[in-house]
Amino acid sequence: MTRWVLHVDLDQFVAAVEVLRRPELRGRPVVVGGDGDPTKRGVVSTASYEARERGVHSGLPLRIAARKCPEAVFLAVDADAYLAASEDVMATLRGFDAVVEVLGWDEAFLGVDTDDPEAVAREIQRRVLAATELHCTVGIGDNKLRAKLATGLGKPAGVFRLTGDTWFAVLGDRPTDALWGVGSRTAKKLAAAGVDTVAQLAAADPADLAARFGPATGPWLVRLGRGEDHSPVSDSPWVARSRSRETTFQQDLDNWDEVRREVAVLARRVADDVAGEDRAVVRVVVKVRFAPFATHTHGHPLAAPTTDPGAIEEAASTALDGFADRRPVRLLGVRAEFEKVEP
DNA sequence: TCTGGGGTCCTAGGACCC
DNA sequence: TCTGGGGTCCTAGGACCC
Repeated sequence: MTRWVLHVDLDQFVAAVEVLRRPELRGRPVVVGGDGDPTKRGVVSTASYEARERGVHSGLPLRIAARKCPEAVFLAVDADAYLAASEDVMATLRGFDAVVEVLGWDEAFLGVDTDDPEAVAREIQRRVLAATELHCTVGIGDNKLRAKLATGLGKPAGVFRLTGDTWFAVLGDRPTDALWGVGSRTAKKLAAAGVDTVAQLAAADPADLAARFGPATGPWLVRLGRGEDHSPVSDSPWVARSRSRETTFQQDLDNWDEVRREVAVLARRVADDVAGEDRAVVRVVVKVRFAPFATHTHGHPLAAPTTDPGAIEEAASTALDGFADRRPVRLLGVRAEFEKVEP
């Protein structure tokens, strides 16, 4: 038997959950994002395939989505509903003889010992569909990176296998941002260094990229280009490093007294979130996004680790004092960082 | 035409210490 | 006029992901 990694990814998960409880939406372009009002500030969380055909995709501002696809049905994000559906999916996956690592609402890695990973993949699709009426794609790989990328090649509702033997044939000529971990910024910087494709990245000199991207990131990028990944599939419970709350205001705040009040509101929400944890907060960070989208942060350490709401609010207020600028504000955020736990 | 919310990890620079 | 070499910790910013 061979150890395989299977990456399970639900197809258009959020939109699919909405269609399940409103069957009349099936076949129509559905866009989920913000509070469902496309005239407000917000972006698309998920678009159904019908909406994607009209150029609507995750991250697109809602106002632009409405212009591209005025006939779409716009729905508010209902996190509780997606979490409930997600838990049904993950419970189904845990019914397999596998190590299950949950990645988010709609994704998981399974470490499976089998000689027929395609058969396991199809059985996963069958059981998830039977339990939740949701379709998923399964990527099969000899590590997590390859399994994850295989999923994108199997969409929708398919099964795709990607291993070291097929890596370059399948991905070698693709642009570097096809890789999991390379975004537009890094792709552009790589292009400036003469690296445009996955195959070129694989052949790049790790020391050269270390000089350009840093001592850890440079060599990691080369490994990424080769499809190398030794990280284990792990089912150990998630330990959060921080908890945060942030708000984008419909109208920019230009009164600093109001800014200070809103930071206090966010700090109390974070304190509420943290109250249930058995770990103390050591630092509070305030984020300010000014009107032309320039984002800055300032932090303040707590005198002693605590979950006391008063101390968290006071630290947030002190952190806010680090901002000298009084330009109009479009977003405020407060983040609480936990003390580190030794592994 | 603007660009959410909740996270993680890495980097560079300065402070500080021996 | 010249002013070491590490190491560690802290901070703000950048990039990425779902």
